[in-house]
Amino acid sequence: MILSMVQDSIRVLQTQGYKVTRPRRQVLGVLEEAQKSLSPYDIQRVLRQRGKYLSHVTIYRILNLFCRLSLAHKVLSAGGFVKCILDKKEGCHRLLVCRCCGALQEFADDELCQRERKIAQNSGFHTEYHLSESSGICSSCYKKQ
Amino acid sequence: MILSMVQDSIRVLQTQGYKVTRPRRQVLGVLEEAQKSLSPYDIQRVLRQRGKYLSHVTIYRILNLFCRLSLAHKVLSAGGFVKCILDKKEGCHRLLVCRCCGALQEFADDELCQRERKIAQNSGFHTEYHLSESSGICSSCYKKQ
DNA sequence: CTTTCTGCAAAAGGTTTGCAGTTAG
DNA sequence: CTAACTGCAAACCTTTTGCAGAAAG
Repeated sequence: MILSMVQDSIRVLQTQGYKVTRPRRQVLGVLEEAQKSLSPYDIQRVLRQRGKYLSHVTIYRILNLFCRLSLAHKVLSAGGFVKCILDKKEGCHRLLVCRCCGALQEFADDELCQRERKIAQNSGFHTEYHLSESSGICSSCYKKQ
Repeated sequence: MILSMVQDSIRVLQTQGYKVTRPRRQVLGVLEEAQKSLSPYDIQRVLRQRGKYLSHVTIYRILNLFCRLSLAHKVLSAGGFVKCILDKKEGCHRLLVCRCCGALQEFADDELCQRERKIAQNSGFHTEYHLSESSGICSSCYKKQ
C-alpha cells in the first residue's frame, strides 16, 4: 500500500513517455516517506543527510513535472513556502498549519469537498483541484501558553 | 459602507500606535477598490497609473504590517504569487482561481466555514484564519474551448 | 544510438535589511 | 521636536534558463 503510490507515479511517468531516472525516484521516495509537504530545499536537505546530492535546479524541474502530471501539488504553508505533497486524495487537500511551530496536519472530509465543488459549479466554475488551509494554533502550542 | 472598511483600518492603526501616513492610506485605498487580491507590484502599478509613486520596499513593509494587524491576508493565487486581500469576512476567504485566464472570484459560505472550523477543533486545533482555494476553469474559458 | 535528463553558471524575480533623510503627531 | 516612516542601495532567497556532458530506453 505504501509503496504503491510511488509505483503508480512511476507508471504514469512511463506511460506519458518520461524517463524513470534515479533523481526522480529519489524525489518520489522522499515525498512518499514525508507524508507532508516539503519545499524543494527541504527535499535537497533530506537527501543530503543520506549522503545523496541533487542540484536544486533538478529538484525544481522534477517538482514542476510532477505538478504538470498531477503527481504532486503546490501548497502555501506556514512560512509561505511553496511545497509539494503527493497527490493521494484525488485533487483535494485540507491542511491545518500551526502559526507557532509550523506543524502541518492534514485531514479529509467528503462533505466539505462536495459542497465546495457544488457551490463553484453553480457559478459555472469547473474545479480541478482544491486546497484548503486553516492557520491557527495547534493543540500542543495551545497548552504551552 | 464602502468607505467604512478603510476607516476601520485607519482606526486600528491609530489605536495600535501606528501612524496614518499617505502611503498607508494609498495602499488601503487600492486594496479597497480592487476588491480582489493584489501583489505588491500590482499595487505599485495601479498607483503609478494615477501618477503616484511608492517604492516597492514601502509597499512590502505596509503589507507586512497590515498582515500582522489582520487588516489583510496573504493569498496564493493563479501564478503562485503572494497577494493580499482586505480582510472583510472575519478570517475566512474562499477563492476560485481560473488556471487559464487567472481570474479570481470570491464567495462566502457560513456552513462550510463552521464545519471546517469544527472538524479542526475536534483535533484540538484553534483556527484563526481560513483560506480555501479552488483552481480550475472559469465559465468563460470553459465556453471558449 | 538518440532523445531526454542533469548539473553548472548565471540571470531573473520577489522579498528583506541598513541607513540617511523626511514626516506625522 | 521626537519617534516612526519612507526611499535608496544592496543583499538575500527562490525559481528559471541556456548550454554541455551524462544516462535511460
